[in-house]
Amino acid sequence: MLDLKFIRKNLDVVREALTRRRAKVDVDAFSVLDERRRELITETEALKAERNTVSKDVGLRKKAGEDAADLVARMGEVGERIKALDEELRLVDEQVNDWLVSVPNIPHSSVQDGRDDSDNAEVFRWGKAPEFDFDPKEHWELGTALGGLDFERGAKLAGSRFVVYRGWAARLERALASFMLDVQTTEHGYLEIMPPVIVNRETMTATGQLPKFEADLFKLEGTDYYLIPTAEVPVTNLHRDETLPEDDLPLKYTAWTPCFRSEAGSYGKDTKGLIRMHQFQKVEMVRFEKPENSYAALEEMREHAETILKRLGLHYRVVNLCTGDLGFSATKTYDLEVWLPGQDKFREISSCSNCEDFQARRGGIRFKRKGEKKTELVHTLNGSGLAVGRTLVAVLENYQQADGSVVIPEALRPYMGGLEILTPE
RNA sequence: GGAGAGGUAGCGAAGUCCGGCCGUAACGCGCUCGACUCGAAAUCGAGUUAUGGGUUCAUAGCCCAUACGUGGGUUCGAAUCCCACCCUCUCCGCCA
Repeated sequence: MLDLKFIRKNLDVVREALTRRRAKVDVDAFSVLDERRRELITETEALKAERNTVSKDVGLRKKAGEDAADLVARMGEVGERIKALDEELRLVDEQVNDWLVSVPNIPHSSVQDGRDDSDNAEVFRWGKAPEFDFDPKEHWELGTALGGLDFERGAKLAGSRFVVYRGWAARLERALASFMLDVQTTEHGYLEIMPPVIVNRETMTATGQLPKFEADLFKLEGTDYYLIPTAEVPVTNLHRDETLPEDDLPLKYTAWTPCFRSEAGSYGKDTKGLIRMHQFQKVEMVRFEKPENSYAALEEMREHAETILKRLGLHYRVVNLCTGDLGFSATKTYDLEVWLPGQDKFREISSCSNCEDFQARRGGIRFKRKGEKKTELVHTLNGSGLAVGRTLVAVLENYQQADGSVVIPEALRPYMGGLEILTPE
């Protein structure tokens, strides 16, 4: 959510930002509502001030044994008027709020204009694509042949876009998650969190999933509960409606959770394999930063995500998402795309975003500087470190051998009981 | 799920029966500043909620409004009376 006062004073900036994002929002409608809102506030507050003083007089007169019927009668009318105006204000407030929560964040100046992911800017590449003297297979072939991935039974148990991990695959998934968590907690100073993976409407609203993107979520029927699409949601909400002491910042959290996405509107995309599941696991990083530090923090967090890919020896590239591809809450996002030889392309494996104060404003996440009276909104950031299922995909495809076996990257071996290679029976 | 108790500032807690200078909210703790001290402790003094609107260059000051778990209701006036809901704690039941 953007700041009301900021929008009021910078209508052109907002209009331009929304155009860059290809977002269709009526800025003029806001001006009309905002003006009416302030008129109503001024009017009702004046009446309330009158009522407060006169009501005190009533009390004093009664105490003195005097008659106050005239004042009571007059305030009765004022009360009616206040009631009517309050009701109108409530409606206008609601409209202003509906408008505000549907407006995406303003892109950072370093984000380039563009329509969709084809306009994203490649920042750099790391490593080299492995070379094969045979035709590299896609991960579902490898994983199924090695007996680790069972898509048929996943479909039987739940439906399409669900999978069953068996044996080495289950262990490899767990190994990857442990490895990622260990790196982020012991080397990069993140505090590990295990949050609820079911949250309420308020929580989903603060991080920006609701009200606009309800269709992307799984909701538990007959309740106010939603399954989280990412740990960003519960972890960012950890400090909702809190004012943090300056010394607590920055706060750095990491969480390994299942994530649930309905994938509405992605029919026909990535129907095979692990790339696009209704349920998958992710290790997420979330940071609460002072405004002046948030962009440096974004670079640092991106590097923390990259560390995992480097240690696994996976070729990847970093892209700076263009305005049209940016998420709703983000001002700037780096995607890490890992090389998949089986698919012969780069695929997203991490997304690191700065949301500045957009989520903090929705969620009331503040901090107070030492010696200052006023509170300020923190900046929130989140990044995958990494998507675990997709990392397993990358390991399979990049470390495959001609005979269908897969070498376990060095960094994972301690987590796999020393296992060095996965071989077909 | 059943019974009971409770939700007031950063924390603890008074006020609720009997509505009215009790919300810049008693009292205690913590925190900040100052005094005392070589320094510290102790002691003494002062300060210490947030949001919205107006004014303003100002997110400085000042004025006003709102908020006593949340949402309604009664009333000239609600922390206080009435209704619904949420959460926490204790006991019981169930349970990994």
